[in-house]
Amino acid sequence: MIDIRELRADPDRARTSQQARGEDPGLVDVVLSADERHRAALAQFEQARAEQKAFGKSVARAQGEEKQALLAQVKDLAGRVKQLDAEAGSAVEERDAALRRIGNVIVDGVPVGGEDDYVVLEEVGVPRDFEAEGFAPRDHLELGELLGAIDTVRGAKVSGARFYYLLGAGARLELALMALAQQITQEEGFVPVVVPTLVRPETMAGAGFLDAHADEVYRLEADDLYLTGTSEVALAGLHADEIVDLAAGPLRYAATSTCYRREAGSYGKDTRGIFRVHQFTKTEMFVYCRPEDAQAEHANLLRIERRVLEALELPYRVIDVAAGDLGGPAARKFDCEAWIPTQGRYRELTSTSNCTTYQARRLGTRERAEGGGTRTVATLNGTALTSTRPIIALLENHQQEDGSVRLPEALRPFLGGEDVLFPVGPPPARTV
RNA sequence: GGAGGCGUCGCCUAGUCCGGUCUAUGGCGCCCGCCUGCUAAGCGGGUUUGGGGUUUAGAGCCCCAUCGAGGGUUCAAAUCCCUCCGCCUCCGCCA
Repeated sequence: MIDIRELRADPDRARTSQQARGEDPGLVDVVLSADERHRAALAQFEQARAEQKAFGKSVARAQGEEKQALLAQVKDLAGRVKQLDAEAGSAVEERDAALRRIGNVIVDGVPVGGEDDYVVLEEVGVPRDFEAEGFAPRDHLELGELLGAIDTVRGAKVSGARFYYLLGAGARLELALMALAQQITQEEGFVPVVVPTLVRPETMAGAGFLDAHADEVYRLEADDLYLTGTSEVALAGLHADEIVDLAAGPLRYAATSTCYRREAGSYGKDTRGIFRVHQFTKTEMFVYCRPEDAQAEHANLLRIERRVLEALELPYRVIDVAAGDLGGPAARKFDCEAWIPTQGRYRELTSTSNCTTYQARRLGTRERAEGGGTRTVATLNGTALTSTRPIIALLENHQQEDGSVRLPEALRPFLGGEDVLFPVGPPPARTV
C-alpha cells in the first residue's frame, strides 16, 4: 500500500501513476475524502475520550451520592465516545480499502501502457539458425521424451493437466539448475533460506497476492492456509512487524522452494509440455534495503539474473515492463526472456521487481530513522532460476540433430561432469 | 487428538486473585549530561510503537491508542468474559 502522507502531500503523482497503469485515478480522491472524514471524526473521538477519562478519575475519587450523580452524568458521554469511535473506524476502513486498490507509484521512466507496450532494453546472444544448420529443431517435449526426461502423460494421470514428471536427466537438470542458482546467489552475498510454502492469510495479503490475483492461489480450506506461488511470499513475511537493522547494508536472501499456481484464466494457453504448469521449483532472490538504495539494488538483481542466463549460454533479451503490466506492488519490473526456437520468440524466464516501500508498509517492516522514529524499508525480488522454463530453453537451444543436448559448461559440475545428454529408450513399461 | 500453564513498552520483572491516582513497578542494557589523568564506578536525566493536533517546516508541546491479536461486559479493563495466535508441560498417537 502506498504512503497516505505522500498521497496527501502530492496527490497528482499518484494520479499520474494510476493513469500510466491504465487504472482509475479517481481512487486518489476517494482516499483523500475518506481521509478528511477520518481525521475529523478522530479529533472528535479523541476529545470525547479525554473528557471521559477525566470523568473516570473523579468517579474513582467520589463516594456515595456524589458518585451516583457523576455516574449518571457520564453515562451518555460513554455512548457518544462509542459512536464517535465507530465513525472514525469506518472512515479509516473506507480510506484503507481504497488505498489498497491503488497500485504502487511507478518509477520515472517506466513505459506507459499495457502488456504490449514494454520497451526492449537489450538483446544478448544470437538465436541459432537451424535452417542453416540443416535440421528442424525439436520442441522441448519431444526432446524431453527422447531423453527420458519429461513425462506429461503420467503427470496428468496422477495429478491432472499441467502436472508432469521429471525423470532421469530431467530430474538431474532441475537439481543442477537450483544448485547453480544457489551457488551464484551465495557468491553474490545472498543468505540461503529454506522457507515455509504454506502461509497464513495475513502473510499472503501482506505480500500482495490476494488483491488482483487471488484466484491464482491455492487455498487449503480446512486449515485456512495458502500454498505459495513463490518463496517471495515467505521471504516478505520473514521480517513482518519487525524493525530491521540495515546499517551494515541491505538484507539479501535466496530461497529455493516449490511454487504452486492455479493458472486460472490461462485455459488453452501454453498447453503443450511444461511451459505453464501448476507446480515448479524456483530459486528466488529477495532484498530489504533503504528506499534510496532500491534502484541500485534493482539494477544488481537484474545483473545477477543476466549472469545466470549467460552461464546457461542462452540467447535472451531484457524488457522494461510497461506500467499496466506491473501488478500492484511493483514500481518497476524487468523481465529476462530467453529465445525459444520452436516458438520463434522470446519467453519470460526470470523477472525482477522493485516494490519500493509498497510491500513493506503493509507488512510493517521498518528500520530506525536517522532523526529518531522509524521508516518503512524497500523490498525487491528477482528470479535467480526456475526449473521448468530454463529446462525448456536449454533443451531447445542446445539440441543437436540426433536429439542429444549439449550442456553449458557452468552446469556440468552439477551433472557429474557430463557435457551432453543423450536420448534413451522409451521409459520402462509399467509393471503391475 | 486430550489436559493444564503462560504471553507486560530491547531483555528480565512487579501488577492480574478482589476493575478506579497504573499517568504500568524495579533491575539490566542502551543514549545524553555531570564528575573524573583515561576507563570503570558514582550521580542526574532519557529510553515501546502507531496516530491526530499545533507548526511554513523541523524541534518542542498537547491529546488518543497500545500490557500477544480481535471482540464483549462496564461510567471505567493489563486486571472480568469470549474467540483466535504463539510458547511451555504432561498424556495419547506417529516417527
